[in-house]
Amino acid sequence: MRYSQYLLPTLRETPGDAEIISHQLMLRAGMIRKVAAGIYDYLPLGLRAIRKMEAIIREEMNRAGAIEVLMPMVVPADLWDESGRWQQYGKELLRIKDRKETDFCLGPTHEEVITEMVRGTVRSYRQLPLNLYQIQSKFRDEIRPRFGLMRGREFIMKDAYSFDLDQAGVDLAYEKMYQAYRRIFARCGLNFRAVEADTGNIGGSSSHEFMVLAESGEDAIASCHACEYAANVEKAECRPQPQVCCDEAPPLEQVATPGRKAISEVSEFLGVPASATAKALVLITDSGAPVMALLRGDHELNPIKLKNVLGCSVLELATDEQIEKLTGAPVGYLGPVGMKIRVVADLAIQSGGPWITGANVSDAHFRNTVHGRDFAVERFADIRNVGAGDPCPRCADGIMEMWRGIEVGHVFKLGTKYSASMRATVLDDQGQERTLVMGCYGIGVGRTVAAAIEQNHDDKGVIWPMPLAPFQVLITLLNPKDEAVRAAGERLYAELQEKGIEVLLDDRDERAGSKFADADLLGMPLRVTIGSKALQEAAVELQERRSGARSLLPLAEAAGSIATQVRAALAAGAQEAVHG
RNA sequence: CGGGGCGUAGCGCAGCCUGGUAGCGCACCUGUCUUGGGCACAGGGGGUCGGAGGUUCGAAUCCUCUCGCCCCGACCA
Repeated sequence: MRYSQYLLPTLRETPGDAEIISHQLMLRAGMIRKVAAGIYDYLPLGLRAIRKMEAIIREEMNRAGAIEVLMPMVVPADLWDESGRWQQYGKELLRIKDRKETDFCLGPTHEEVITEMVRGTVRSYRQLPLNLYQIQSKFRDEIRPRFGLMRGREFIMKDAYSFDLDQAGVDLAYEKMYQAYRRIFARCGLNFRAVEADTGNIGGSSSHEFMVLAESGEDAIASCHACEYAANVEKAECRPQPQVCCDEAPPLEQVATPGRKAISEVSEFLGVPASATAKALVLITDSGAPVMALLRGDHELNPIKLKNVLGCSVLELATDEQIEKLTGAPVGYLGPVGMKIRVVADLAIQSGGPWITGANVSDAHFRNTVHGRDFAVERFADIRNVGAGDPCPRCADGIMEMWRGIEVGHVFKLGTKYSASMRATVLDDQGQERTLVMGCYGIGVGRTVAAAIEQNHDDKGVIWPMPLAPFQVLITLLNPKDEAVRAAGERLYAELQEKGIEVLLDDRDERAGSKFADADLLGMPLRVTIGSKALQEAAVELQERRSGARSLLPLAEAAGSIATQVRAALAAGAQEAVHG
């Protein structure tokens, strides 16, 4: 491609509303343009990167035995009624009507459609197993789209759905997808972790998320430094500690703590560490029932764990008014002693103590609070977030490390949630009707490209990993009006294309400085600079974007040498995928 | 949906408080010049100041209402 004839509007200045680096660089490098909140144009360069990503996904999905299909983006409400999600899904589902006033939605995910497809086409166990995937634009009317392609409302997703006769079948399908995902992200040159995840509202049993490690990541993940254990903090377990309390604790004692409400104030005032205190939070479940969660002062509540313990789907912090009405105690001095509402306490409360707790009256706390003796707990459970330095729940001496991650992929065992409600069945070898067991597997295509930029850039611009680079090579003609320069550039351009290398030829009549700045910004892995000086020696200059390393190549050998380097870089990614 | 902020040329912004000719930088067009890290000079095009009402002789500026967008909190690829 000739730059002078391409549509590649680079921006010198950073658009004001772009927060994270990948968003800024994608705008500046002319890859995307915002059309509305969370809705983007993919300009030619951005589309090329997206297509690279899609090609890798297709190869690996096909290798794993999945089959590509394409489902409609506009989905009739009837299907969503069948699964019950027309009611459940909430405002994220963009609902529309056609001219006959029939309800439709823009598909945010396609379990219903694929289940309908399969139940209408698959009758026998002999047609199984089946894994169908598509790469398609989805629409979710997110409350708060942000970060460019990282969290758009319209976004390109690869979604796959597996169908099996039984649990063993879906276990195998899941394992295949898990391995395919490892290969996909490894081939992209990404530093990622596969972590155990909460299954959330979609339901189902096992679930792993594929997280690209990045400071800007919206998810917190925990991993063991010693063993393989890694999980989203939403899910990461805390190892129960041995009981260390409290045979000899002195009796409960009320102490004055005037105006000290926050844990930090109380612990400072009483001269004890926050870990010697217990904090009480009041929450309201979806049925309107109040519950007190009791945690060590320096620990954080994990609302998802608590939801799972309580078996509810909504859990909200009570307002100050609600708290005082429900407990009769002032906010800031809450404690479990004599509490009327049910108390669920974290395991750390069970193993430790005695505790400093609120006295349920203004300006006072209790010392030496011991569970069982001074207060009752309905249930002890793991309801807190793991923290850095906590012991690993799986191995003997591991300790947990914390990371930020961008969720680029998610694999799920769905079970029969959709196949049962939508009656997707086949006959087994006994002639018995069996409900299909499903799995679903998603990859955010645009998000993965954005994540790759988060992980591969410097202060000048993008540094593309070879497998995702929109062009593998950029040739910069320093002075395109110089006949010798132009001739050499055209020759190399033609030779490289002949060898199947993707080349962008910067033939613009611009100053060298502008072209170099754009070259850094665009970030193609290999850059060839052709200027009159080196040409006098019949040489061109090759520069590697990532390292900045430069070398002179004889013009006659340049194409061969560059093509070899491109192939080596691509092969290295694939190699990584096999062993990674 | 709550809280905060912003809408002025393609992009980044000033002007608004204290009403009176709509401005700056970059980008764009023409010419001369220049060409190894965003060159110089000269000339030029482009804005119903998000929209609608109102106040006023006069509104980008003051008031009301709207729409859009961004940032901080609960969902997800």
